[in-house]
Amino acid sequence: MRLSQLFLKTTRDISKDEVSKNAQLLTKGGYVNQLMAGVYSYLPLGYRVLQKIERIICEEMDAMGGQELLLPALHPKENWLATGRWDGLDVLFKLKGAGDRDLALGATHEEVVTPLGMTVLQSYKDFPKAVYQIQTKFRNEARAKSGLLRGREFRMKDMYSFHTSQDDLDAFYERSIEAYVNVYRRCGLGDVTYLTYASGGTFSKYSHEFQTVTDSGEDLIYIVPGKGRVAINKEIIDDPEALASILPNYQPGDEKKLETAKAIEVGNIFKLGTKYSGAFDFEYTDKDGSRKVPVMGCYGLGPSRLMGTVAEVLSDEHGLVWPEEIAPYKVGLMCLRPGDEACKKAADEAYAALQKAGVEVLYDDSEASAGEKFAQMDLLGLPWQAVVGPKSAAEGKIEWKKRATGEKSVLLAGAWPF
RNA sequence: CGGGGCGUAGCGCAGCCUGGUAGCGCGUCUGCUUUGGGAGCAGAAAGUCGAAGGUUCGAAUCCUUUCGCCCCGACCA
Repeated sequence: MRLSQLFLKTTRDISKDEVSKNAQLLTKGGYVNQLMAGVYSYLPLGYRVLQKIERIICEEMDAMGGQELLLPALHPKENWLATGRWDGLDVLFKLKGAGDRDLALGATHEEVVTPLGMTVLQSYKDFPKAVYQIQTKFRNEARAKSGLLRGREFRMKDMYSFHTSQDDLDAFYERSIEAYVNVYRRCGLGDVTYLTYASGGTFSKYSHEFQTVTDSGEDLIYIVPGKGRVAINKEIIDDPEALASILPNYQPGDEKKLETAKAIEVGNIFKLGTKYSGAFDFEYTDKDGSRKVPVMGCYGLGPSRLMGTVAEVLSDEHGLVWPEEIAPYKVGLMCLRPGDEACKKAADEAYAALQKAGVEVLYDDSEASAGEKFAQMDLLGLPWQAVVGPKSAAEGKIEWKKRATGEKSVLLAGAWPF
């Protein structure tokens, strides 16, 4: 893509009262644009990042046996009355449809996927099954904040699994942890993302959150020593019984010695048991002909929040720093002097060669000054920068810079550092 | 939902206290000069001053109401 053709305008100044780093950088870089509090447009660069994150999530969900589908965002009141959440979920958006009918916008989808599951899963032979979707969720948060981290409209992957036994649910749940770890690793957050024990609700001892450590996080986690990236959230730090089963050789008071860290919740998995299947009288026929209620699990992960977290955690003083798998383009190619024929020719050729090799490249063919191009490309945060100036063009060379490390190398045109 | 701050050109801001019909920077457009870390000069276009009501000869400015944005708190399958 030529920069001159791209729907993009980066900016140097944004409002001084926007303090959230992810919102600052993503707005300055032209990745997103705020429409209202907690609601953002994803511009072409930003949407490419979002789609790459979503593709990674899909691949990992597919790999563990999830099947993608798409549920409605518009729901009838009756489904939410059935679970008690029409009045019980305070962030539920409610609206009136034709004929004055009460409707809700999807804040989560147990109310839709459970009755849907009933229509397909009728015999023990139909189990287990897991379906997932990625779609826009709506939550009427009292206070939207922190850029992409807490919006009223946001992208969410939600998977729901159906099982005939607790053991089967448990096994699937463990596999989902591996899949989630893969997602965070591929998005560049593997080293700072912790599997975090959280309270489990009615049907299990624990649920789990995935927490990415950063000073801008809103949650506080307590890091479990000697277990890799495992932590405990503050909900259960006061529960001695729970602590004893998580911390080896736990003695009362040990929790006070745990190292703490601020973190962003980037995922949440739950064992739902029969909470929703029960609410909808979801029964299947077992081997012996008896009617039984399946157990369910749900597995949430927000791509837009993950994108904001990456912007927050991996950026530096010059701008964004995208990991290669989710960068909007792999290479930012700059022609420093498009007015110089030899320089322009060398850059055009490099652009063509990269494209021919299937490398995603953003080509700054604009008339802007060299300094402006460097600064803008640093802000955009593509993993590799390739510079063609009049001097290097004359020598048949291209200067490369790795954005994350600043490491530079000069290579003959046609040779690439990756 | 409680508290605080702020709404003035596409974006970022000054002007408001002490009323007299609006200015700066960035960006945009034209021309010339520049060209390796957000270039210089000259010129130009662009604003119902968030909205409504009130006070006044006259309101961006004072008063009332209202909407929005940001922050703190509460909340957060």
